[in-house]
Formats: sequence, structure tokens, C-alpha cells
Amino acid sequence: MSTDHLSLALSALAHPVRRDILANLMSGERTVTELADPFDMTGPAITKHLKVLERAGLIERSRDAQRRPCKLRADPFREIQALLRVYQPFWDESFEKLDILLAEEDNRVEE
Amino acid sequence: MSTDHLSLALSALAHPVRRDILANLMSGERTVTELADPFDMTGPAITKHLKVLERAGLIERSRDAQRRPCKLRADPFREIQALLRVYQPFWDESFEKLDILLAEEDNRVEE
DNA sequence: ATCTTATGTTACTACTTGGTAAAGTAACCA
DNA sequence: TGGTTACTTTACCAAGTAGTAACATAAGAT
Repeated sequence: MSTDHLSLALSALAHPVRRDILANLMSGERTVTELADPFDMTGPAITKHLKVLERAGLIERSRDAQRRPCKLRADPFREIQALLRVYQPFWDESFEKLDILLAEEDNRVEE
Repeated sequence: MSTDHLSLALSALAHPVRRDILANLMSGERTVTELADPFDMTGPAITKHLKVLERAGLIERSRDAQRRPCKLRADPFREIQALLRVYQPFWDESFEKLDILLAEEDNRVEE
């Protein structure tokens, strides 16, 4: 596996369960059981997915008694957006305008 | 592994070598040897990466005598962009404006 | 025909991933 | 103290990934 920032974020997103978890987290903090609930999957499996997301910096975790709530982190998404902008000329002219619009946040593509 | 469209595209992008290959393809069609050249890696390894990219729909391959040139395909990038827009409210307000601007192309997030 | 170049396939290895069941820990509750 | 809830760790398995070396094929050049 590649361990750079961007690769971690992309491969974390490359699983429907993890994308669903992130979508659930959009409405705020969630505990592990709340996140596990919609899935037909054991606890440990969810724990593993959460670790992948945490390692990729897509979520952060806190502590509330015996609960370990998760919440979204934004930064990796920006990095992915920056990556897409690299390939942009090849797939969507309309995003060129956008590029100009948002020129102030020129996140560099690392890798 | 997850075999849905979007997961395939994201995990294909989750490797620096494959991102480099895509970047090289931005300047036009390339043969396998041309693509392999910058990397300290055997031919078969590159062939495998190309298969991953092809399976994800990120490139397409043609035939020119004994060469099998590769070129970029756009579609999966749009899908990824659509995914990002789902999480967008959480990471960049400035992209909200964009959302409105580009509302006509409302690609659905599948998975 | 044969050599060379370009590319692909097969077989193998080491490692990672995504899942399970079962046991372990940690905090609150009675 | 003992039970319950919430979550993690460990040990395991099957499948997938990323690489290699060696061999196979295909087309063009001599």
C-alpha cells in the first residue's frame, strides 16, 4: 500500500461502507454503535473501517464515558479536490471557470 | 474489494504510480514503454497498473501494430467530483457557490 | 527466416484487506 | 461487587494487490 496522505484518503474513500459512514457523520457526531446500526456487519468490522478513516484523517474521535464518538474532518477532501483540478482540463471545461473563481486556495498536489 | 464504479475509480487513484501515469497521459496518448520509462519498475508491474486504470474506466487502450497505446477517459472523474459535492458543505463554503454555478450537471452519486 | 522490439501472460511471493468469533477492557449503574 | 453497555483487541481466514522472473506472442526490420 502507498502511505502518502492523498493515497490514504483515496483508498479510505474506495469502500461504500466507509462512504456511508462519512455521509452519516454529516449530520453530526455519532457513536460507533449508531454508525454500525445501518450495516449488517459485526462491531469489529466497523471499528476497522473507522481506523482506516481515522488514519486517512477523514474523521477524528473523542471520548464521552464509554462512548468513542466520531466526527468528520475536512482537510483530506481539499487535497482530493486539488488532485482533481490537475486532471480537470481533461474532463470538464465548466470547472475551468471554477478554477479561476477559486484560485486563491491553490492547494498543492503532494505525493 | 468493492466492485462498484466509484470504488474502483477511487482505489485506482489511490496509488502514486497510477496518478503519475494519468498525469503523463494528460499530454496525449502514450505507449506502455513510454509510460514505464520514468519508473524503476518492471514491465509487468506497469501492465498491471494499466489494467487497474482500465478496469476503473480511467483510461482506454487501442492498437497500433505491436504497441497498445493508452489515453485518458473523463467519466470517472465526474463521478468523483459528484461524490465530493456530497461532503462539500463540510469542507469548503466557497464550493457552495460553485454548486449553484454548475447545478445543470447534477451527476448522481451511485454506489 | 530470423532478430529485435513491444507487449502480454503465467506462476510465484509477500503483504494487505475485509470480514468473522471470542475474549478483553473500560465506564457507568444497582 | 457484579452486571451491562460500548467498544477494542486478538487470532484467524479468504481474497486481493503489488511486485518479481521467466516465458510467450506479435509485428516490423533485415
